[in-house]
Amino acid sequence: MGAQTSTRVSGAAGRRRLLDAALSLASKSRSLSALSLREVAKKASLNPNTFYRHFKNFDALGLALIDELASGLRESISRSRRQAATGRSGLERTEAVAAASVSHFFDLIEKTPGVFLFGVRELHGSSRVLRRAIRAVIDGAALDMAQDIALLDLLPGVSAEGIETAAALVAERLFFFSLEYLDPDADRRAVRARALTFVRITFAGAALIFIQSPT
Amino acid sequence: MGAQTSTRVSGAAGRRRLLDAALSLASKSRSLSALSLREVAKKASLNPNTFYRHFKNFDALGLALIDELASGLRESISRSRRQAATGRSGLERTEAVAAASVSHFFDLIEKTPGVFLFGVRELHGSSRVLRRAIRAVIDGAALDMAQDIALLDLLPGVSAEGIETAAALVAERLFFFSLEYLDPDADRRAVRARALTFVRITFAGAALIFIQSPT
DNA sequence: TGTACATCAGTGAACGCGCGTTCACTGATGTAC
DNA sequence: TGTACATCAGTGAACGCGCGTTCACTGATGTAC
Repeated sequence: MGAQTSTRVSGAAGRRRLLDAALSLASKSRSLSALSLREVAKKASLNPNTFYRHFKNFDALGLALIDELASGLRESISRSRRQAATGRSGLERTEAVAAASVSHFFDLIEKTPGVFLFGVRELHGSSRVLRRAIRAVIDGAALDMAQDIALLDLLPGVSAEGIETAAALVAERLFFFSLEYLDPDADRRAVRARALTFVRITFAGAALIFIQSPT
Repeated sequence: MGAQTSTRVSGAAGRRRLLDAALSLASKSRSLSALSLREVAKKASLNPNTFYRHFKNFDALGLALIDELASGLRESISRSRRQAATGRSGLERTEAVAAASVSHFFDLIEKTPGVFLFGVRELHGSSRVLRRAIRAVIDGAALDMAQDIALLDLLPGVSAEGIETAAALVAERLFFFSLEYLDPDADRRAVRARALTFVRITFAGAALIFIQSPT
């Protein structure tokens, strides 16, 4: 037969299917760069050729995935922080916000595991473009966190530099925890506990080292 | 002509050349799994076929590289810690050891950058075997560090759990710093400074959170 | 409301290429006697 | 010290395969008039 089996059921469904296929394959233990275009197209039940209708190349697909990672991440965590802060004060408030942030973060990971696996792998992956894009997402999350810490006065007396340093450390490291968390053999409760301990250590240490003497 | 150009100049030089070729290719922006056997053999100026004389498969080569990473890492850092400790006491000693450890670690990275790039990439790479092997190297380094901290009494009054937690956080995170450090655009002095700040924060935080009341 | 046309998302066939792996072979080195 | 033989580290040719990419084509949808 010829090429008469064209379908196009609904608008740009093929693009969505390619993204999902790539995410699904990449999160099952391989990185994006280890996938082939044909493999992704096959998983999406599309002609290899159709890939080019939606993406210029493989990196373009990766960037689209990172956009999804970013949009899921940023606003939602900030919201959970502000919720945890209301009605509490002092050290109890700081502890509550830390616990809520960490908990919410792991909830997000459980909701869309693929995108996190993909993100961590590509952060150290072979495409410079993707690495920079993911780095930007993490830096953005750190900035959000630093702003919230300042706004909610979670680290009273700590300099702006201290807050930024602590936020950057926490944002990046939490991101890495997602791989551990999603390991099939992982004890998820234990990973959550370790992550929270890490956050508490980092905040306590930053408070100790970057404390400003009150004027 | 036939196959009469056999050389074998010195014992097992081909194996060494394959390891060096793989490391060189893998550290230039790609992970090991993105390399092909033929590519590595070509770089080593060997017949693709000869690869099988030295390694069962690609993972076997990766494991050999990880062995080198491990042997370079462990003993040498511990030695530098003990040196920095002698003749000092109290907080000054802790600070000196931290500074010496971090400095020595980055010196190691400068000496054999390839093996670190390779290590960090494969830690989140696609081969489960290699991931576990690198994880073991890091855990070993953390154990060494925890033992030294206890032995040299660098975190007085802190529980064993606190020491282990801090050491694990530092070992893993320092390892990640190597990618940042080796980035062509990196300000290496700044990365060293940030790493040291991170270590100080972590130790200070662990001391604060895991302090034991003296009996 | 019709109609002509552009665009879009899909198709199958074909290309040349590099891949991992196997084969049979070779000559230098090491070893037993 | 010789000699026979095993082992080791190498060779080139060949295999079948999946790859990215290009080509010409198709039919459904959207749009201008």
